[in-house]
Amino acid sequence: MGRAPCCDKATVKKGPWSPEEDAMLKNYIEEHGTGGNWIALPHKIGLKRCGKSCRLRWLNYLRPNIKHGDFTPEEDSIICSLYISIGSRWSIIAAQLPGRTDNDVKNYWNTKLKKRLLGRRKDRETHHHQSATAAVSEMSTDNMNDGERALSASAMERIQLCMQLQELQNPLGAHHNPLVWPGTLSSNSFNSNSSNVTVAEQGQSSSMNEPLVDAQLEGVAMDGLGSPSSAENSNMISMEAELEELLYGEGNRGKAGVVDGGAQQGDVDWWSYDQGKSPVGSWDFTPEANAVFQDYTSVYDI
DNA sequence: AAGTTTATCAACCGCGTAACA
DNA sequence: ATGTTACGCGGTTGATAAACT
Repeated sequence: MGRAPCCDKATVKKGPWSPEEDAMLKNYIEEHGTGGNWIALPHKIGLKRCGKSCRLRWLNYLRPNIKHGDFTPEEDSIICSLYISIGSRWSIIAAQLPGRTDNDVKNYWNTKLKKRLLGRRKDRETHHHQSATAAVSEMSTDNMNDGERALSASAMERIQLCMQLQELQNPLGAHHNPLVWPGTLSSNSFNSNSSNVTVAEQGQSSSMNEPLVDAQLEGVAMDGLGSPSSAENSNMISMEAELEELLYGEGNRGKAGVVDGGAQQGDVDWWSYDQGKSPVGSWDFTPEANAVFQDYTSVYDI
């Protein structure tokens, strides 16, 4: 027994929207609003569409101030840092990018950003730290039961990206040190506070960043484990540069740095500490992060 | 020029959950 | 407290375009 369908599949039209349908939906919503009931909406308008389809079309395409294509380097950076920090919470990530939809961000990550990051990682891998990654891939297939194999791709990607960044930070040490999951060591070199993103406070937010979203981000903010040392802060700056390099390649450092108004990327501070509040220097140990960490420890038997 | 592969993105599907009766 | 309904989300699919052979 599956769940009851939300609409009558036989009478509902599927596939691409025609300009006429777009116009009908747009005009109606602009005039009357959604009425708080997407299921009833298509009937009111006379559209042979599922309510969910109408909602999606409105949110992803017809809604005012939607931006399509051409993600900026700043947006790339925000997506990467948030993805590494909170995973595939696309709606939360998109909320930090005015005019972007979760679908857009998700597609962009899956088709471009992920490849750019992981692709460059491949290029840069050298045998002196291949053992670590080889161990990961070996463990990820051979000694896993189905449940373990089901370790989310998201978690795996985050692990890979963490490793990549750690290796960049400390290419020689990576081989000798056990894989350092953020938060497992107090003197962790990867003390990203990226989930404590303060984009909204940095003037990059918009009306899209409703309190709910801020609250959600608050929810994934880490508990503080003390102030970062100046060395840690310089690590943050270095990390920021490394990610930039991953995204844009060597020789293109700083491409992401200039934002509107001439501010520098550092001002956005997306990798860094929230300077307006008491700084914290830990990885996010939220339930989500803990879940990923537990996946990680169960698979890799730390 | 034709066929094949790869990349992109809009749209769909189903699940979890909040809201409500 | 329980059941039902609708919403919102993330994963996936499918159509189309672009690139390649």
